[in-house]
Amino acid sequence: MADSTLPAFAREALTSPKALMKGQQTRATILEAALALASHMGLEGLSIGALAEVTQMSKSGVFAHFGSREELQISVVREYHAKFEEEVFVPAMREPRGVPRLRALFDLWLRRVSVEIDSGCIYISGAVEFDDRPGPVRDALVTMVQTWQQALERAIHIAVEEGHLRADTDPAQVLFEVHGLILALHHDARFLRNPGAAQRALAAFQHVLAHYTAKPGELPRALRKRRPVPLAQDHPQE
Amino acid sequence: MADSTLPAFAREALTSPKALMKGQQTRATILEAALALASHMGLEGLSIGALAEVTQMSKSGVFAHFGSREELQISVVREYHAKFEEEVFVPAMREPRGVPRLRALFDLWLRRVSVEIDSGCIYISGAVEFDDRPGPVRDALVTMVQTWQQALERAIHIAVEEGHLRADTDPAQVLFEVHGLILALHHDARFLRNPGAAQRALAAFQHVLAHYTAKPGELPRALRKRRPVPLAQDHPQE
DNA sequence: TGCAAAATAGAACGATCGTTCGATTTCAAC
DNA sequence: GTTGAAATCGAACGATCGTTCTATTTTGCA
Repeated sequence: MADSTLPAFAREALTSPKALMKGQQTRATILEAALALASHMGLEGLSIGALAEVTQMSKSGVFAHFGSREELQISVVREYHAKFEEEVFVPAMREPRGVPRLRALFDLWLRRVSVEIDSGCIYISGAVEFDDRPGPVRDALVTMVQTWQQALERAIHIAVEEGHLRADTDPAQVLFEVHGLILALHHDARFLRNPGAAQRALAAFQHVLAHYTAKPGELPRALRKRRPVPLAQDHPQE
Repeated sequence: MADSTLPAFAREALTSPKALMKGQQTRATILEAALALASHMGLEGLSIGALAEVTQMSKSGVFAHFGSREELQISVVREYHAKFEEEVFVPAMREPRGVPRLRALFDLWLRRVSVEIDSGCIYISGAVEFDDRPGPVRDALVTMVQTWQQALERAIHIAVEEGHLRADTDPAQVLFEVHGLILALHHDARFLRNPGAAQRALAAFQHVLAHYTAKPGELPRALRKRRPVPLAQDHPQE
């Protein structure tokens, strides 16, 4: 009752007596379309008019679900984050601690950034779009990227604890180098349309692991356990 | 005389009897402002109205110098390319062939991307903005990025020829890895405002060089010759 | 100094943007 | 089926965008 002054978009998670089924459903539809659109045009290129066209709704109909364009952008970021977590983080956490899990994280991440067709990485495009643009969208973006990076850094730290990587390894430094590989992959695959980018990223990942591996001369078991990753000759675009 | 049908912007380089001094001068002023503006807002955020405000001119006055927004964007890309070549490529080419030159290229590149205040890298932001947007702006961007990457790859190839890097080194692979470091630097410094990014990039560059160095056990002379690079504790933004 | 050309200004255009508001349709519970 | 709320529409708003057109000013050379 006290919530009746709130706009619809703010009540989504509440257990209101009257179920908000239809609204939630179309909201999800819109969000899905928005995610696809933002992946192509960027978060700044996301327009309510185009979104209305795609979803066959009126502009005001779309608008009502979010209350503002900014809130729509934030919702898209959150939606991307949820999908990313579900498709990259969760499956990788089922792998054994240490380098195997780290490799799984990288493989799934790589796949998400380069191989999947529709969805360019909103973390990457958003970082460039909002590096000079303060506001709640940027804040949301930073928070989610940091969350993901912290998860990765934790996985690297575990790999050190497990003895898979040298004891003096700085997880943040490894994170930096591995992140760079994903960024280079995104750049070469999506922008330059270079078909060999994914293989280069995988090879480079091997090099990074090798550099931080305990005995430089011989490869420890963790590094040999190369799961067969059927990365069909990558077709970066289209 | 046959050129009199061309708009002003197309005649710039011609040796017309009447000198176009004033026009060229203001055009340069506009371009400078456009470069600064595009560095902050991106090439897509570049608006003629804002440009007119900054340069204290009328919109149509600004417009007349380029004929279209697209042509303005391309001019900005070209201008950035010229500045980049002048500030990164040319000085580095004065260094001795091989790893010293390669290191100079990386150092200057790093400085341009992270330390300099106003100017975010248009190559990087443009790559993200135009990876899904065909057209002449994207074409110009791709051409210039490829030109720069080819120059870098050539420098790497020379380092192999000089025996500074292992004979079986794939220059394109090294390029990929080094490029990733710059992208990670740009991301961490500009977006995450992480103050340690430049040092991480430098350390990672060392790791890449070490990986491709002839004798893994001992460092060859080329790697020890570390020029004093006074990279004042980096302040990524502002 | 005068003259033609170049450079710039000013106003207006159609389009698109995010947003607001009131009317209307659709829905879910009684 | 009725009813009240939720969902959606349609039209309009002010703002900004790139662009066009016509004056007006400024410039460079005779």
